[in-house]
Order: sequence, then structure tokens, then C-alpha cells
Amino acid sequence: MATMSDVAKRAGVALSTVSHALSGKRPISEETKRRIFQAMADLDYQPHALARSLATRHSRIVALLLPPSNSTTLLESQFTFVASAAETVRQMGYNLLLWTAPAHDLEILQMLQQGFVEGLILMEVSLHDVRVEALKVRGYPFSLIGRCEDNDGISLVDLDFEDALQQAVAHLAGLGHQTIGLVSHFPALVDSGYGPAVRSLRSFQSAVKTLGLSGIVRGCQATPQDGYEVARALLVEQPALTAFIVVLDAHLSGVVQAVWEAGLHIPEDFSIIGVIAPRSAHLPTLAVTTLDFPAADMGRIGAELLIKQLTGEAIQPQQFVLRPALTVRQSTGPAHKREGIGSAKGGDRRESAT
Amino acid sequence: MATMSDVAKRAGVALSTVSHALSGKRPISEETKRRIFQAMADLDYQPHALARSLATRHSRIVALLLPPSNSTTLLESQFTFVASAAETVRQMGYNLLLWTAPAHDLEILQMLQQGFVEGLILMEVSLHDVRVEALKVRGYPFSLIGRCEDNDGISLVDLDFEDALQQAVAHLAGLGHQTIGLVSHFPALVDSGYGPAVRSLRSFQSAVKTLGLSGIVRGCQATPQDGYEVARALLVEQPALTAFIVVLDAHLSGVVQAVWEAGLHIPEDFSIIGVIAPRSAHLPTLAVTTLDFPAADMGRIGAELLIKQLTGEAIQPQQFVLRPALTVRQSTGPAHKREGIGSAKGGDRRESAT
DNA sequence: CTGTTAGCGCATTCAA
DNA sequence: TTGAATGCGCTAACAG
Repeated sequence: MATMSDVAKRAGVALSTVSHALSGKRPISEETKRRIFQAMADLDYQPHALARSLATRHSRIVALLLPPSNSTTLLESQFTFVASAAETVRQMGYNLLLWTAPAHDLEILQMLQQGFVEGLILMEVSLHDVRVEALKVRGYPFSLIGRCEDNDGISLVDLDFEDALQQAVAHLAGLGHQTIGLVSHFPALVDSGYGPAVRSLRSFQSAVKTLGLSGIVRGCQATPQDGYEVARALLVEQPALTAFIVVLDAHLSGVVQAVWEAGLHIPEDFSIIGVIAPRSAHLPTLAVTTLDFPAADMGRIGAELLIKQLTGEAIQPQQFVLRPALTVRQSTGPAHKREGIGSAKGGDRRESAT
Repeated sequence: MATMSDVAKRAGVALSTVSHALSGKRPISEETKRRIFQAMADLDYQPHALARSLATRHSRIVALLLPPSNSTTLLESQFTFVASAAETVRQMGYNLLLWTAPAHDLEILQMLQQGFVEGLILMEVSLHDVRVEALKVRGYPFSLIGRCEDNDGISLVDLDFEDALQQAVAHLAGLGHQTIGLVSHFPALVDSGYGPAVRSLRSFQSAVKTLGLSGIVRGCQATPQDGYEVARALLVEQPALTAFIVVLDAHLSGVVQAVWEAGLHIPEDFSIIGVIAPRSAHLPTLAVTTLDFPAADMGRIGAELLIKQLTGEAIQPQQFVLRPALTVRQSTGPAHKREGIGSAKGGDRRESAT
């Protein structure tokens, strides 16, 4: 591996000349430039990123904090954040480090202090996030995919859950639905102050109230089975129910199946709307109406926010709270009163599966 | 940010003494050690990782090459690789860089040459992978999650697809099934030499042949809808079919639904077995029998293989081809001839969804 | 047991 | 337009 001084020697110039030829930070005659690049080609020279970082005091490395794998199971959308951020960061000439750390861990700060990493992208932040506080106090650059309660001076991108749930309720209300069920996050997540859980819950309740509808909320773990169980129970307990709002992609298939097994047709007898990525909206035989969760955009913007901060392109913190677009597919329609059925024809499937 | 020389000054010792106190590479008296650590604490000293890397010529950074997001949609298992590798790498004191690059791109090599990254983990390798060839020729450390055709001298971890499909067929054969369908990868993937696609296909065909059964193969894109369509078509075209083998988690729900909609009960009338992660096996109302795809293990081992190579713990390349365990759940049972139904009661759902 | 010194590969300041 | 020299923060001989 050739070094810069090797190149300099071979081109018959000084080390600094080579450096400047590379960076273009001072004028170099065509002739010497030619010789230098020739020498670089001959030697198959590659600048040493680490050495450059040490001299520049810029590592061009940022890190994305992955939520701990044990707690919440990773949703489709989460991975999309990661993939999208990775791609964006790379396009902007930076490198993305993937860190796994318990949400409360502060050893993150060490690595920042070390100068190893120039900035951080956080996801799955809670309303009162210690990490955010710590970063803010020390003035380290970071961006959020998500929001806290107090976001003063923070760059972030998040879904506008308030708007999303409001739109969802409004859409259903417009179709004449009077009693709407929200299949939501696990209650513990609400208690722990997880933003999406709290905000969507609040917004649903207020929207339902404003429109004079009745709303029923039930939360559960992010698995199809739990979604199924919850929906099934709700359908029995609440005969007036004619629509579900689902906010987790993992719940969708379970909820749909519960509705089917109750003998209800979608959308004739029952409507379902999801606040999820369009990609997750296409069940085998049902395209679900969604408020499009823009996961890829969020990953991209989260990355851009951080890097613009680092390059000085953006001085002021920017906040993007994205309002999701409504895409009407086949799962929502005019409300019809349900017949008095709690479970029906499809129900045997479950018992039959010994 | 305090530097090592600051610490040295404050402790009244030489720079190198501080360095050695930190690394423990030479004996230091208790007294000076105490003073040094005291000074470090006073100054809130953090060693500068980049500088250390430059001096050591070891960055303690490895990279994981993410498959390009456009081509294959990312499966559950893929993300599990990433998350698991990230965690493992971190536990071993290294950092994981996420790279997105087209599979044919060789600019990867530049970064290795630069000394920025010490090694690579590749996933989604094809049987004849140019990247692997290039890495091998230049002697760069890397490990594979997956396999090529020729794996001489390469460290890798992969699922034993041969064994998996053989087990799947054997399990079904043992239950009396005579005609088995394989819902598999998109044909283009087989043609392009994608390992899992090719190996599972081959193995299925040979297993079926060996046991004197008849096997039908159909491949499609990795979405529930495509899985549904393919299964549906097969059920109509092949009345003798009594079981499906599914090798992509994304297909599972679609295939199951197609079977249900054909009026068949699982497992009484029809059996389904998946070569997928247990986590994906639990549909809302059906726990599917699987050959457990050990995605987390594979991510972990892939990372370990690379890092052991870097630390010199492993001189010889190691290859782990994991045989999946069979977990019998509710979706497989004794074979019964199907009645002459091609489509049935559930079929209306599809049409009804306008 | 401890101090001195010379790099690691590059950016950059100061001269020329 | 170019060269020489200094230093980024640390490790690792080499002395003592």
C-alpha cells in the first residue's frame, strides 16, 4: 500500500503538493498535476482514510443506535429506517456505524468524546429520553427519528401521529362509522412514554371525541397472534364496532383474520385502516387502506439532518413532522350495522388446528 | 478533550507510561498507576480511537455489505443477520459499518485497501460471486453468510439447504404425502445462481426422486400475494397435491390462505412446512411446522468468523453449514386424498373485495 | 520500573 | 505555483 510520500517521490514533488493536488485546495500547474496523478495510478495509491481523519479531525463516521433487540421486536418500519439511513449516509460520503446499546446506556458518549464518531442518529426515542438529554447538554450533533416531549433545538423527523390518527378517524367517520376500535401498542409502551404509542392514543381519543364517535382502545404485543386475539375479543365484546384502526404492521394480518373469522366481509361489513408502510398493506387477498407510513423517507431525512449539521449546511435545527398520505384501497367502505354475530363460519379453523 | 500528554503532565510521568498503564503491556508500579488513573479521572480523559488505530494499524472496524435495497426485498431473516452481527461484533470490541453497494461493485476493495476497514462480512452471495473472488485474490479478511460453489479457504456460515429440504420432504413422506409442492424463489434468482434458491431446488428434486414421490416446483417473488397466487394455481392444476414446502417467510401467509380458500383444512386435508425462522412461523391462527432457519445464529457466527480471523484466533478457515432442527407444530399431519375441489367457500372473499 | 524518541499517513501553516 | 516543517494523539521500539 503506497503512501502519499511514495507518490511524491515518484512524481518528483513535495508531499504537500500531492496533498493539495488531491484536495484541490491550492492551484497546481497542469504539468505537475499530471505527473502526480500518473504516479498515483502507477502505485495504485489510495488515501488512508484514518490518517486523514486524524489530521482533519473529522472521521466522516456517524452511528445509528439500534434499539435493543430484546425489548420491542423489530418492525418492518424499523429496518427500513436502518437501510434507508445507511444508503443516504453513504451517498453523502459518510459511513454508518451500527450500534446496539441498551437505551439507557451512556457509554455512547464516550465514543463521541473520543472523536471516533461525529454524530448520532437515534431511533425509538421515548418522550423523555435520557440519551437525548445527555447529548444535548454536551452539544454533540445528533438527529432523531422520532420525537421527545420537549424538542427544543433538536433536529428530527417523525411521523405526525396526531394527524395520522385524525385522518384515519375522519376517513372512517366520513364513511359513516360510529364505533371504531384502535388496535394499538402494548400498554407498557404507553406507560413508558414511547412517543408513537402515546401520541397515537391521545390523538385517537381526541378525534373520536371531537367527532362525537365512540372509540375503543386495546393494546397488545406486536405480533400477528396478539393482534388476532385482541381484535377477536373486541368484536365479541363490542357489537357496535364497525371498523378498526391498526398502527403496527405486525398486527395487521391478525386483525384482518379475526374480522374474517367473525364472518364479516371487508369492506362491506367492516372496515380496516392501517397507519403502516404501503409495503405491509398488501395482504395475500386484501389490499388495506393506509395512511402511508413513510419509513424510507424518515430514514433518509434522519440521516440528512445529521450530516447537514456536520457539514454546516444547516445551522438551525430542523424538524420534519410528516403527515401521511391516505391511500384508499380495498379495506374501507361505508358503514353498515353488524348483524348480531360474534363468531361465525371461519371460526372452526382455529379449533380444527389441533 | 484531554489528550494523553495532558494526563502524563498532570500525573508527572512520561507519555509512554500513561500509554502502558492503559494497555497493561508493561509493569507499572502501583503508586504511579494510581496517580495516572487519578489524572485521567480528573481530566475526564478518553483515549482517541482514531489515533490509536493509526498507530496500531488496526481500526477495529469491520463492514457488513447490505444487499442492494432495490433487488430482493429484504426478508425478515436478512434483518436478523444484520442485527445479530451488529450485536456480536460489538461484544467482541469491534465496530460494524453498514455498507450498501451493488453486488458487483468493487469499490469496496478501495476501502479495504485504505486500511479503513479490517474485514468484511458478505451476505446474499451468489454461487459465483465476483466480490468473493476479488477478496480472495487480494487476501483480504472476510466471512460469508451464505456460500459459493467453490468455498476453498473461505470462512462461512450457511444453512444446509440440502439437509433442510431433505428433512422437509422426509417429514412429509413419513406422513404419507405423495405429491408435494415447493413454493420457492423467483426463477430469475435460480438462473442468476443465488445459492439458497439453487440448492433448495436441487435438494427438493433429488429428495422427491429418491423417495419415489412426485414433486412440483413453482417460484415467485417474495411477497404474500405472489405466494398466494402460486399456491392457488397449483392447487387447481395439481389435484393430487397434499402438501406445500415454503422456503421464504414472505410467502407463508399467502400460501396458507390459498389453501384455506380452497376449502382445505390444515393439517387434516393439507400440510404445510416452512424452512423459515420460528418467529415467522406463528400466523395469527396457525403455528406452522418449520425447519428452523437459524438466522440469529448465522449472523452471530458470521461475525465471529471474521473477527477471529482478524485477531488470529482462527488461522484455518472454518465453515459452518447448519442443519436446521425440525419443529413440528400444527400445520403438518397425515396425508389424506383431497376431494375434487379446486376452489371453495373462502373464494368469495377475494371477489368481494372490490 | 520509567523516560525519550520515532513514526503511523495525512493536512496545513509558513516560507520561498 | 511549490517545498519544508509541524502536528493530529497514540503505540512501540529503544534506552536507561
